[in-house]
Amino acid sequence: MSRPSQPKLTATDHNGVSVIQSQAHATTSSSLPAAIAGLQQVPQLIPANPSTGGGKALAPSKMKKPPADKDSDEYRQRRERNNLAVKKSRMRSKQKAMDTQQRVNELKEENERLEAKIKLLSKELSVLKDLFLEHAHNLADNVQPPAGAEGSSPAPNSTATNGQ
Amino acid sequence: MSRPSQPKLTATDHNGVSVIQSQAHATTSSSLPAAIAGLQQVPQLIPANPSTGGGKALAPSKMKKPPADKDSDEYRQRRERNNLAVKKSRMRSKQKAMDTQQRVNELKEENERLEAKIKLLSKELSVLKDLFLEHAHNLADNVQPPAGAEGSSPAPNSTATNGQ
DNA sequence: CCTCATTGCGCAATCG
DNA sequence: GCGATTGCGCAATGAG
Repeated sequence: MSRPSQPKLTATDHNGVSVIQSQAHATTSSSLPAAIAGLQQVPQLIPANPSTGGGKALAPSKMKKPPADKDSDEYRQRRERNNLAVKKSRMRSKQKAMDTQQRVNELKEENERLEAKIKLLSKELSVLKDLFLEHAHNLADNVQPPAGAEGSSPAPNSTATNGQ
Repeated sequence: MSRPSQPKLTATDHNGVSVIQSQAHATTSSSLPAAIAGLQQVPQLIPANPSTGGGKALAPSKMKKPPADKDSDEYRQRRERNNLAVKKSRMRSKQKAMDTQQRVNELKEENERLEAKIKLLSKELSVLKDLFLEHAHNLADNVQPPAGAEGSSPAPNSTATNGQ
């Protein structure tokens, strides 16, 4: 008995009176064992009565539910409460959906921010590396610089220095 | 003028009453043997249809709709079609919600990835900068070193840092 | 005017 | 037993 939720027999019994429409469409599949014979639903047939008359022995309380009298005051009260709960639940659900959507937007923004930062850092890194290389070359070229040159003309060698 | 719908009433609004209609469509069974009483009491109030204000003129089509006979075959057909559409719409809605949720997860992952990368790059940068500083200090200290060594500043530093 | 899509709502069955 | 969820159908409304 896992969870056979919603018995696919559309006994739509909403609104005021009961609407019994046996409709279980499914677009392209609807094979139900037509062995349902004594399918009774609305007709209230409360088997013996437990405590109200004198009998005794409370059965395992496994009996069919009385078709909830729609006139009952109890019923209306329960219905109203449920309607309220449903409303609340749906409101929450929608709110959650919106929040999630907003979260997506926020994350997307953050994402862009991060990517920009990465780009910046990468560029900085690249520049520093180039500087490094350049310097190394200078050292190599001027291992023995001819004394008498403060200008120390830099090596005209500085092409292609970008890598990523 | 956004969405003036629903009459806003805590009572059973539409569908004041419903009739038992054993729609022997073509699906399940449930041949209600129940003695279907003539529970038919649909408030039929078809206004004359004098709308335009005068006494004649063509129909500005502003009159109340006939309470859609639930018995009508046309009606049932329309209802079924709508039910199908509703189902479809809701399915899509749910799917969309799930997709959005997943998008959030993906974005979160991506963000983590990006942040990690930023961390790495920052570290690399920091190392390089330190190297530079160190070198600068060496230079400063040996502004005038007794020329006689080409390795003025060894700095065998080899903090390998590679970027993926 | 019609068809399909959306949306708010109530009902009932379950779940926790 | 009770509120929260969920699937479903209905009707009003929106959009094409």
